[in-house]
Amino acid sequence: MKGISIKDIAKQAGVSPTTVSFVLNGKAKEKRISEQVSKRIIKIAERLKYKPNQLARGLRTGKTKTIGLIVEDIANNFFATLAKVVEDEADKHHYKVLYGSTEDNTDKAKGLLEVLKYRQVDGYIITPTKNLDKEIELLGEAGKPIVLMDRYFPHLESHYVVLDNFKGAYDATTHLIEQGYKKIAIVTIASDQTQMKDRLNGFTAALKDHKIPFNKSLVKRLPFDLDRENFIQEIKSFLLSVKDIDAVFFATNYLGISGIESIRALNWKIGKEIGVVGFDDHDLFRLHSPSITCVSQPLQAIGENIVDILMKELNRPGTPLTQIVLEPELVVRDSSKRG
Amino acid sequence: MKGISIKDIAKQAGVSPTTVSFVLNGKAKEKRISEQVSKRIIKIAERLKYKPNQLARGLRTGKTKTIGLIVEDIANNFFATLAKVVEDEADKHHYKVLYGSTEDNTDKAKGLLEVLKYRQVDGYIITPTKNLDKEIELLGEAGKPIVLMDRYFPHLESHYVVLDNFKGAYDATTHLIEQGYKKIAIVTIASDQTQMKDRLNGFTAALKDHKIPFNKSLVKRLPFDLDRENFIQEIKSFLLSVKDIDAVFFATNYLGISGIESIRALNWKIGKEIGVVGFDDHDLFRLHSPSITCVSQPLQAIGENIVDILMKELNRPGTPLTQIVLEPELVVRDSSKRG
DNA sequence: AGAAAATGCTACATCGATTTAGCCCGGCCT
DNA sequence: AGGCCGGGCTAAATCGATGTAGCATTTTCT
Repeated sequence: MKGISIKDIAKQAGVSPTTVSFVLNGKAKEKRISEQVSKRIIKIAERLKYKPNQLARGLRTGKTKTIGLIVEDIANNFFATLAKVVEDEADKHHYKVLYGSTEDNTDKAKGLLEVLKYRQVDGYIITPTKNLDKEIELLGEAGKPIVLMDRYFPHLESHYVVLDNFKGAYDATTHLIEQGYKKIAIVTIASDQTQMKDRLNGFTAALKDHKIPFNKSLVKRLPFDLDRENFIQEIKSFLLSVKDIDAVFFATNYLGISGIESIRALNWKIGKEIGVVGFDDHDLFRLHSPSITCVSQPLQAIGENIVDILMKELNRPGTPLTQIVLEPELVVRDSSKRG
Repeated sequence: MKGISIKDIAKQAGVSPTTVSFVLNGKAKEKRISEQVSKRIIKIAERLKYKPNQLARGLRTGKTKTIGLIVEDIANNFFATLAKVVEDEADKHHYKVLYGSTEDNTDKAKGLLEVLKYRQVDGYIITPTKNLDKEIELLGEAGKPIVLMDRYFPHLESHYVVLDNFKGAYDATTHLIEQGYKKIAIVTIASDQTQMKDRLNGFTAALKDHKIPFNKSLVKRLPFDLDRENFIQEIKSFLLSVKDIDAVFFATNYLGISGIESIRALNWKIGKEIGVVGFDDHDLFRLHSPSITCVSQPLQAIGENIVDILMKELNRPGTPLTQIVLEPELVVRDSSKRG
């Protein structure tokens, strides 16, 4: 029932707990413990399969070897896949991950931060919600390593790893234009956060650069917290409301999925009658008929960079600000081909 | 930087830490602390936004209010969605979740159990791998609450929440038979674990009950750890190897996805030329053309039951064995219609 | 030889919360 | 007056690991 403690080893080895601690923490040399005693202790520790109690250690050292991962929704393919990469990378450094989903709700996010804080996680990976900047700043000032992901606060000096969302949207839109689509709409989430703003800006910039007239009836901004039925309903009526629409860019993966359902409900031919580009790759996009063109994020690289930065910061706090913007890849498929 | 401790409150209130602890743990009455002092302490605690240090508390009480969630692969839609339900349900009881993916690898699973153990999680939700029974039994004997999910060990007395996999496969197969398919194959994972055995048994039982000849060339068992390319390759050659095959049942969601890709690579018409049923619902199955019939698991109910059992066990250990087998739902779509 | 330095190890305080055992004071009883 | 009781609170031990300060003992140096 009870685990093996450092005392048990000390007793068996006939030395003090201090000595055991020194040896097991590799400070034998430094603390001038004899080879003999060292070896004896190590042998006993192995025999008893000693594992330090992380709570006790954490209490004493203030390090829990745990990182907090705050995502928008762990059930979303994008975040789940990232969570896997984070888990794997963190594991390499012997860190475990406590996760939580915000549902893009600031209060939930604040609650998560609070819980993670009094659970003494060593570092944070945060997909911030609106208005979370104050809390994050405070946390940073308290000396906690933090890496933001997916989005960031422009006015806040913090590490982050994000996609070049502007480029993603710009490339997607340009691609649609080059494929001959004339009246291109965007369906996005009503949010002032960077990732959404950049995607919208990329979209409008592409139109502008190609001298395509723009007006705001081409933009549909939906609240995050609709359920699928409502997304579909809203998207359907939006698509119907734009005269001569012939292409649409969905700015998130779940919008893309609902978007496809909507278009199919309208019985429009994807590709021919309406070009479609989604965001984030997904099995569905790859295997849909027609397959769906999308802006794909380099998930593995994102996760690796995040953990890498966090580990650097954990090991020597105060490393220079690292703000990584990764390149999206436009995966061209059939949904953006007229032919 | 440092948090507020019980001592800070004690100092401000002019009482001992003991008193503060009693009050904040609701033992004021029991420990005969006066109303006056109680109120003062509570007020100060609120003002200082006191949050108990979970490490210290955990060290003393042995309770960390953390549960370990071991899944096969957190990036897999099924497990990710379940992780979300578990997160939400656990949160209601003020528990946090540490997760880990086994990749269906026993050594990884053992490693996870070990890590979670010396991190002193209070309870475990485990998707076991092969040969993990010994470890689980030991853990159980050590008095740790455990709920198995998705699969279990028949010879091991443990709580579990699983699907009626036999029925799922039986219904799926029967459905294919009733739709007029004659030569039905199954693609499954080479595994002796209950969930896979039951699915295979359900499949063969359905054939038998409907007097459909069976031989083992209809069964393809693939190793879990192939990558997608290899799954597709293997499935393609299997499908080609079965003479007159006209339907196939894929026993897991990822097999279904790879299966669809395989069939499309062969250019067979799903539904008409080859009936298809998958396991676990997925956006892809819903929106594929043709849409894919599948055996759907009640994810919300599974997650709720798991956490419910775990909480009961945490609150009063030794509750009677709870073994829940939930009903699957056959979601009939176009991939199993000849017409 | 005697002092200084090096060697090898340990006592004890500490992290923050919990919990057991029990102190002190006032009132009541006989 | 002495004993008992109960109300109101606290000292101190505890959980397990860490790390500082320091105690013996031996070796080295002059």
